[in-house]
Amino acid sequence: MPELPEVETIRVGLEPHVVGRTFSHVEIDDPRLTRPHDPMETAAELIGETVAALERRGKYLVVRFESGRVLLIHLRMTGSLLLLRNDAPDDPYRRAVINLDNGSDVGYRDVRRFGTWLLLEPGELEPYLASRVGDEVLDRRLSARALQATLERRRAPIKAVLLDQRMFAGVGNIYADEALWWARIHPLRQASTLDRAELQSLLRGVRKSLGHGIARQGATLRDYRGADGRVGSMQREFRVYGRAGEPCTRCGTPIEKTRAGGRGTWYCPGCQL
DNA sequence: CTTTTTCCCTGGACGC
DNA sequence: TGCGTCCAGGGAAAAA
Repeated sequence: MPELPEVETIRVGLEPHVVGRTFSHVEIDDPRLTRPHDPMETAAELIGETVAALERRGKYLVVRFESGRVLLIHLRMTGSLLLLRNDAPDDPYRRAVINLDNGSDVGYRDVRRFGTWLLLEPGELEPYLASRVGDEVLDRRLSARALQATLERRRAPIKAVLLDQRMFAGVGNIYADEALWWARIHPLRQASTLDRAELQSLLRGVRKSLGHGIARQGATLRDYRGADGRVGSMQREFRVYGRAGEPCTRCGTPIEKTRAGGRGTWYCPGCQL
C-alpha cells in the first residue's frame, strides 16, 4: 500500500508528536512483526528510548533514538501508524501500541501482517539499507546519465525496473504507472532501449507523480490512512492506475491493463510508446 | 549476475 | 447466502 508519498505523509504527521518523546511502554501483539527477533524482547528493548529524529528512506520509516539505535519500520502492503485518541475504539488489526511519556499513544495497524519492525544497533542502519535502497529520487542525486549507465544492461521491462528499490527508492506499483504515463513511455519497453532524453523525461515523470502524491497526502485505495487517520486524495487524480477502459486524459484512447514485474500495470496505448 | 516465480497474510469483489 | 477463484499498494527468497 504505502509508497513514498504515503510513508512521507505519515512521517510528517507523526514527527511533531514523537521527536523528543521517550517510549514509556511498548506492546507488540503480532509474533511476526519483529521477525526473526522475539517481539517481547524487542518491545522491552524499546522502552526507555528517546526519539531524536523521524526520517524516511525510500519506503522505510527510520526512527532514530538518542542512544544511536534505530527502529526501522516498513509498512509493506497494509501497515499504518496512527496517533490514538483517548476514545479510539478497539481495532482487531492493531498489532502494536507505543505509549509515550507525554501520555499520548501511537498505534500500529496492519491487516495483512506483512509489515516489519527491526531494531538496529548504532552503525547497523547504513549497511542494512545500502543493499536494499538506492538514492532518494526526490533529492536530485539521481541523474539521467547515471541511470543510463545502470539501465544499459537491463533487458527487463522498464516498469519492472522502476519497482527495483535500489534504483528508484520509494517508487511502487501505483506511482510507477503514473510516472510512465507522464513520461509517455510504454511500461513494457525494454529498459536498455531508453535513450538519454527518455530517461530525463522518466526522471521528471517519477518526480512529478511522487510530488503530486505527497501534495495530496497519498492515495487511499482501501487501507491507507495518515497518522491523523485521514485518507489521502491522490486516488482521485490517477491518470492510468486502475482506469482500464476509461479514456486517457491526454489523447482519449482507452486505458489498457497488462502485467509487468508480476504486478498489474495500466497504460495508455495511444500516447505511451 | 539478471529475471521470474512463489510465498508470506487477510479480506474484498465477483462468478456461479 | 454460500463457496470457489482471483486480486491487492510490499519485498525476500527460491527458482530458472
